[in-house]
Amino acid sequence: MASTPDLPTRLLFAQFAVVAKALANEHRLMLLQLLAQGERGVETLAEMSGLSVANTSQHLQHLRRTGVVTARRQGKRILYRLADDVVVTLLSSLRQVAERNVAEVQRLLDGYFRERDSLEPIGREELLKRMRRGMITVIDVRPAEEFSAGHIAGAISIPLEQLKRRLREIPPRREIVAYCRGPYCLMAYEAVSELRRRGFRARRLKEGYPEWKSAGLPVEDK
Amino acid sequence: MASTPDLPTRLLFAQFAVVAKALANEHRLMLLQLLAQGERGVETLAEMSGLSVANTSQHLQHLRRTGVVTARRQGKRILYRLADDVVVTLLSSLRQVAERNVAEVQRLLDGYFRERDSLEPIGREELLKRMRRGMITVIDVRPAEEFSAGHIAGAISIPLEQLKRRLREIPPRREIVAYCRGPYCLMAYEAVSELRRRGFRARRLKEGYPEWKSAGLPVEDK
DNA sequence: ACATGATTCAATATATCAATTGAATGATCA
DNA sequence: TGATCATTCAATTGATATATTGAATCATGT
Repeated sequence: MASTPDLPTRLLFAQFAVVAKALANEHRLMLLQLLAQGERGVETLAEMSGLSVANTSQHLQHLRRTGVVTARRQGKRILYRLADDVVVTLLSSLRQVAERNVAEVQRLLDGYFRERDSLEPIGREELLKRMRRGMITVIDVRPAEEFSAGHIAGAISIPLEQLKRRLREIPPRREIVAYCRGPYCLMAYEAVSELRRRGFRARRLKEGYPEWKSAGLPVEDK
Repeated sequence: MASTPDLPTRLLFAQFAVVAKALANEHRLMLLQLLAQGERGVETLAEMSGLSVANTSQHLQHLRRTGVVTARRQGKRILYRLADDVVVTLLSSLRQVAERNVAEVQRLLDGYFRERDSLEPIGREELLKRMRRGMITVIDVRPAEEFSAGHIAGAISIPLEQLKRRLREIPPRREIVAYCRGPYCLMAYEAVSELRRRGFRARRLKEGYPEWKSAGLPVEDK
């Protein structure tokens, strides 16, 4: 009885599908997560993602054509970035749906993550409140160049791979919060686990830098 | 220099991609938008979307396998629904990205929508405030069965196709707000345009019923 | 102007996805 | 129990997406 949808509605859905298709690939999602940290060149992204340069370039162009990322030229390299903060929201709700609904992800989370972090992670608002009271040491465990591209205001940079030899820089009695790229980035888990082994009181920030920035909370960037 | 991502991270992205792929199809997006109205059977969805029953069934199963929708049996039919309210958020941010970034969508919006509605649409909060003061008549212009599956609390049902012959039911001096399925559903545009031609003071609700419900605002449903 | 280095393009082979058809389930009602 | 109806399955065909390779651009610095 109901009629088939009219033309403009169909065109509109076709356009939404174009954007969804841009996200519908493991490697592009990974590139987007990397871009959520800040602007990056093609070769850097290729290295970080483990893809060939040509392949990375093609994925990035796909993302650009669909308006998910933008690019600008700087000297002889082309820097890509997310087109819009809404993209962070989009990725985040994608994650939530996967997390809440997909049995396979549940299994992965249970097996790989939960056992590493029995303590509850701390939320954004809670962390902000405690930082304002000076009660907490916040550690950014991402690689140094990601830190310098932008980080939570007041955080100190201790990349994961330097953590063991820089433990003495960390005040011993204060509570520590570690964060990295996002809720499924493993670096903060590793850091918390290591710090606890050494007797520190460490927790993980539930979200990562992209979510923090996207929520409008205080950052320091270039 | 940076290493290629470790295995669990890759598996996780692969799982996110599975969810994204479920959305990466024009017809599945349309089915999801229809399901955002409420539970529906396969045949109904096939009719509303203009797809064959078998094709609709396969798309729905795809969506179910990926955890985006769930199904339950009722008598001899199977009713599908969105698995989770987060799915509404996901669809909504997908829309926002498309709207803000894709040139083609801009063109469509400009050509088809803008000219139909020069007055600003009214937002959710604003509408709620005015409804509480009794200042406004809210009309649901979706088909009657969508209205009865769930609607904004206090709205009256006048399906678009009955609007012309039911004008006398509408209080003449009060401001009218019409809504339908969402920001890109055309029915509310048509209704507003028709009402204005007849001398009513009519505006469009910026969002549709799914967004209203998802925001936790008052509804009446079965 | 030319060599360099970063990025993109073009062409190919492989893999995955979508719509259609007709047959097979599985719950209901007579 | 058997007929009926809604839904799903299986197999096919045509279309689309992906990774790889090697060549082509295009701004820069000499």
